[in-house]
Amino acid sequence: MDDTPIPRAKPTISQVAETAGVSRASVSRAFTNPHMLGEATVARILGVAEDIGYVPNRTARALSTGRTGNVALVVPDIANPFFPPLIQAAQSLADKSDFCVFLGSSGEDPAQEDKLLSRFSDQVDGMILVSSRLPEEFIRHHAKARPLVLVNRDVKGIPRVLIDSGGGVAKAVLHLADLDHSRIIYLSGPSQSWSNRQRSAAVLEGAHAADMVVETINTHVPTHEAGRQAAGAIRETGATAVIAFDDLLAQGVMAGLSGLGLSVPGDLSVVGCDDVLGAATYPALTTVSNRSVEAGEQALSLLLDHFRNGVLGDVRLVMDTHLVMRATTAARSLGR
Amino acid sequence: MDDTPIPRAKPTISQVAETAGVSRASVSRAFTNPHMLGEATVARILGVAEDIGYVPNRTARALSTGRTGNVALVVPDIANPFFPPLIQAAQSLADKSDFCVFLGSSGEDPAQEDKLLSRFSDQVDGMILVSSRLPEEFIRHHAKARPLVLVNRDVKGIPRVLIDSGGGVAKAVLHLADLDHSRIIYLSGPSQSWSNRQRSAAVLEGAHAADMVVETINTHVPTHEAGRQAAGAIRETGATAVIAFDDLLAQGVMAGLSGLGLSVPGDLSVVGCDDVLGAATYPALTTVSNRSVEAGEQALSLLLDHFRNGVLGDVRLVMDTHLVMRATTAARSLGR
DNA sequence: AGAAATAATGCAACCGGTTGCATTGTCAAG
DNA sequence: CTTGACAATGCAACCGGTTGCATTATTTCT
Repeated sequence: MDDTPIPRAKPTISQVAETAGVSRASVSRAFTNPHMLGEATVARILGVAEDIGYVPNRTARALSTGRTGNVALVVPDIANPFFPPLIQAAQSLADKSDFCVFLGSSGEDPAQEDKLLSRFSDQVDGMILVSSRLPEEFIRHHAKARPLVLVNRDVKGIPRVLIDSGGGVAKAVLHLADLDHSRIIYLSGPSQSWSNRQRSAAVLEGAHAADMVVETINTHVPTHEAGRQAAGAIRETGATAVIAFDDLLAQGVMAGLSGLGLSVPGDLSVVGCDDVLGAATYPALTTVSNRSVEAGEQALSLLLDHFRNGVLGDVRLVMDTHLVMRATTAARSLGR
Repeated sequence: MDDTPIPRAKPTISQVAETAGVSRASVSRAFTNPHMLGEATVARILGVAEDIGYVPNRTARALSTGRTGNVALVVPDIANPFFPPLIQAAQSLADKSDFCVFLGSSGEDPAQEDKLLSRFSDQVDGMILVSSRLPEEFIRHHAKARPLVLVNRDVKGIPRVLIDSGGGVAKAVLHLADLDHSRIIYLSGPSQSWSNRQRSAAVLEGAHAADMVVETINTHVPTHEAGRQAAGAIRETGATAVIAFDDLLAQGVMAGLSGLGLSVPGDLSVVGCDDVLGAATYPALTTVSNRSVEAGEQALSLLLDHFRNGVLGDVRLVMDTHLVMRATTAARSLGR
C-alpha cells in the first residue's frame, strides 16, 4: 500500500487564494501591503497560509519586483584569517534585515573574481568587494550593474570602507627606529592589493624620515608558506628587522628564521599586520591592529542604506589603526 | 546636453530574439539546447547576444525550471578557524560547476540555524549543514524540502560526511596513559555537537580501558576566551592532563594556565583537536588531525551527484584521523 | 510520385509572485 | 436622494525565461 501522505509540492499563492476564497492579488497584499486590505481578510488569509504551510517564494518575488533580498560578498581567500571575522560581521548584519549572502572566494585571481561577480550580479541587490584585485575599470563596470561597496580598495566615486593600516605601520617603523634598527625589510603582499600599496608606502616614507634603509622583498600570495620561504632571502640582506604585509607572512617568516637557527627578537625583530592571530604565536607577535569586523559592518550598512534611501554618493570611510606592541621586537642586537 | 549613452536596463531574451529575427524560444534554446537548432541560427543568435551584451537571467531561469544553480552552506560560526578551510573547499568546488553558494552562520543557535535554512530553502537546489546544532526532527523536516548533506552530524537516512575524531582522540588518551597520567580532564564543547559527543565518548572509553579517571568540564561555546576561563576550574581538580574539544579551547586553556603561573607541559599536558592553528602556538600544540577540506569537498560532491543522478541513498562517509604529537604533552611531573 | 520520417522553428502556456487600473460597495456631504 | 470620495478587492498584464506541442520545410523510402 502506497501511503505517500503529503504531496511534495510547496503550496503556492494560488492555493492560499483558493482555500481562502480571495484573489491571488489579495494574498500577495496580505503579505506585502496588509493595510490595503480589511483586517478580517488579512487575518483569514494569514491563517490559511499558516495552516497549509505557505511561504512566499523569494525567487518569484525577485523576478517580479527586481529586488532579490540577496547580497554578494567576495573576498580573495576565505581561509586567510583576516577575512572570516569580516564575513561573519557582514553576514550577521545582513541576517537582521532578512538578507541572504552569497560568498565568493577569488583565490587572489582577478579573472576568477570577475567571473564570480558576473554570476552573482543578477541574483543580488548589491555586492561587497573586499580587497579587490580587479583593475579599476572592471570594478566600475560591475558597479554599473549593481550597487557596490568596496573594502580596502580606493576607487573614486565608489563607496568604500578603508582600514588605514598606514598609520599603524608608520608607528611600527618609528618603534623600530627607537630600537636602533637602521636596515629593515618590507615583506610585500599582493601587488594588486590596496592595503599592500598603502603599507609599503608607509614603510618607505617612515624609514626615509628616520633615515633608515629599506629593502622590499616580494611574495606572490600572503601565506604562512610564502613567509617561510622568504626567510632565507631576508637573512641574506643583513637587515635587523622585518615588517611583513600581514600576520600570516610574519608568522611564516618566524618559522623560517627559526629553521635557519635565527632567533626572534634576538637576531631579528619582526612586525606583522592585522592582529589576526592574537597572542597565539610565540613569541607573541608585535603587529598593527585590525578592524575588520567594523569594516564588514560598515560596508553592509552602506549597502542597506543605499537600498532604502536610494542613491549614495562618493562615500569614503576611513578607520585608523595602531601598533600593538608585544614580544617580537627588541633593540638591535650588538652583534649585527 | 543629456548624454546618457546607454539605456540602463539589461537586455532580455526578447531583445535578442527581435534583433536576430527569431522567436524567444529559439534564443532560449540557443543557450540551453543548441543541437535543436540549425548551426547557422545558433551562431547568429549567439552573435547578437554577444553584441548587445545579453546574458540569461538566473532568477527567471530558476523560476521556470525549478533549478536555481545555488547551494547553501550553514556553519555554526564562520570565525571559528575550523570552518573557513571547509567553506573554501566547498565554494571552490561549487564554482567549478557554476554554482553559487549562500553562506549562513548560526552563531551556535539552533533557532537561528532553522531560520537561515528556511530563508535559503526556496532559492537553492540543496544545502550543506555543517556541525548542525538542530534537533533531528528539524533536520529531517528541512531535508524534505531540499536535498541536504550533513557534515559532522549523524542522522540515519540523510547523507553525511563524518570526520571520525574518535580514533585520534583515543590515541591521545593512550598517549597520555603512556606518559603516566592517571587523572585527566575532558574540556567539553557544545552539547549539541555530534563531534563533541564523539570525542567525549572516546575519552571516557579510552580512559576507562587504561584505568584512568576522567572529569568533564563544560563550556558554552568553543572559543579562546571560554578556554581561558576554564583554567581555574582545571587547576582545582588536580588533574595532570587535559584534552580539549578543539584547538581554540586548548589554546585558551594554555593562556589561562600561564596566567595562573602553571606551565605546559611541565605542570599539565594539553591536547587539542582539529589541528587548526598548525604549529603556530607555543609550545606547539599536540592535537588531533583535521580533514575539513576533504569533508567540504565530499559534501559538495554528494550534493552535485544527487543533482545529476537523482536520488541518493543512505550515504555515510567516514574519514579517520590521527594524533599529531608536538610539544604540549610530557610525562607526568613528579611533583603532582 | 506520394507517403512517412525528420529537422528546424514558432506558438502559447507556465513558473509564482506583484501591481496599475477597474469595479463594487459604503458612507457622508450636498 | 443624488453624488463624490474612499475603502476593499478583483482583473489581467508583467517580470524573463523554458518547454510541450503544432507547424512547416526537407529528406528518405518504396
